[in-house]
Amino acid sequence: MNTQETDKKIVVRFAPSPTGFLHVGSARTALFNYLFAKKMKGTLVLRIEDTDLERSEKHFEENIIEGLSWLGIEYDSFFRQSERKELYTRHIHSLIESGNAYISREQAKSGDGSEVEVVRFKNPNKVVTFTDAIRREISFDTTDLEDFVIAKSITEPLYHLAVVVDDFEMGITHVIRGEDGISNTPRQILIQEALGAPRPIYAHIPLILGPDRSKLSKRHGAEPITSLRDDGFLPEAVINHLAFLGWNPGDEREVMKSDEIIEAFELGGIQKGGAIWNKEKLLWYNSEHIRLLSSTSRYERALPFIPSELRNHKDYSEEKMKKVITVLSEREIKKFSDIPHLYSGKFFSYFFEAPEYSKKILTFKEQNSEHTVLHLERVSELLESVTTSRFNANSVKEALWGYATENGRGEVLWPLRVALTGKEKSPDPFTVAEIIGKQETLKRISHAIKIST
RNA sequence: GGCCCCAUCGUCUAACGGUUAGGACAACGGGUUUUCAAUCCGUCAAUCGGAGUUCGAUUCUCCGUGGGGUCACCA
Repeated sequence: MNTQETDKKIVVRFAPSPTGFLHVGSARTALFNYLFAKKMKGTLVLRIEDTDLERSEKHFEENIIEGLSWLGIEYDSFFRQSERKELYTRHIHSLIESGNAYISREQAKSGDGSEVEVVRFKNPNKVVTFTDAIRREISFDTTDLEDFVIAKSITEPLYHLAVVVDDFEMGITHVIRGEDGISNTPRQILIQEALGAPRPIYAHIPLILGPDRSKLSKRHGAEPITSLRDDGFLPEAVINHLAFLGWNPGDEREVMKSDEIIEAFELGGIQKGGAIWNKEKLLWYNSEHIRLLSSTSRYERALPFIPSELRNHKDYSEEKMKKVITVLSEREIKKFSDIPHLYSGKFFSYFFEAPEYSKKILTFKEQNSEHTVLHLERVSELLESVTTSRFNANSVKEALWGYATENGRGEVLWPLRVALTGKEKSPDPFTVAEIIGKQETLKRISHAIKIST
């Protein structure tokens, strides 16, 4: 941007109405405000727009706050419009006094034939032109807006009035909101001018669309952001994906952490067209971010998803589970909710208890069972020589590699792997051996020998 | 329908007048591997259409077309 703006303190706001959950669309609006505030070292205001008490619900407000907190979107101040009624009333009065608004007695819209007094804005009927930071100049002829209603009564402000008053009072410098706010802008500018309020810089970000390019539905993406949390997604992955829906750092980076995104963020870099919500790519971001974690924090983050049945298993330990999660996250896990599913499907139960399998799958390809027994016996001997204290994947591999190479890796390693896991598809036997330990490894091998002879 | 916004592979996007139109996700194929996964390599795949401006348009202008938003005493 330019130098004029850099010495002015940036103030932005995220202003949801508590009439719905925080979903991916509103979360992204919040995110862009947050990124911009952080980047510019400004402040972010959270403003709950609950002037319509009928439609506002407390649990939606709670969900919004909860969602933001989970995502790590911190704000510097918090307001509720329902608690600022007197302020709006004061401005409604002054607009009436200045001749910019008037009380109008008319038929109630409810259609019950009753009469009400609403406050209408005296429309100057002119062309309003404003510059959008993401688009170019946008102009509207406000004549077709007529004298729109700004308050249901002197004490009951409506959206446009409340927004303009608050943006003014809070010193909002940039209004970053969804594209659906574009057509609201001329009305708000008209009110601003009547109030003598400065005009903020507008940035209307494109909407997130459903798979058919229509508005987001409950079916696709409109579910609360907290359900992504409950589904085992990492907030940093959600942030990464949301930011990249309509924005990119201008280089080849794709997987980025919050602070890197902030560092690279620019309003002007935001795309103009709407983007389709793509959970497939979120899954990819998520698995990438899981891999970025240390084994300890990966375990800590996964903890809520580990079934209590597993946690109470006699062979469960934190140390062991850390390794299991690391192995799984390098393989089939894309989100933590996969863990309970894989567990109940017995995909990795062999880490905790001896597997059951038919002796048929123990032999490699066309080999006969005598060879299998021979190899398992030799493998067992070789493993005996590895001390318990250094019984890890590397030394196990070292101990067996020469023998396996001489006698055919498949012929030696396949039966070992099946003896340990009972599965035709699994991680390599060295890793499994380390996780279950020397004693259990030898026990499983001798069991395999027993059922093969 | 009026007004407004938008338009590059299926999807997210890069290229701010000159590139064999690049990358990522997905899909597919191959290498590696005891299996599966991972990983590596590769393949498929796009500038909505038509006029202009220009030596030269993805890029600038106009007109179509398509999609979206908005038209409340909701926000």
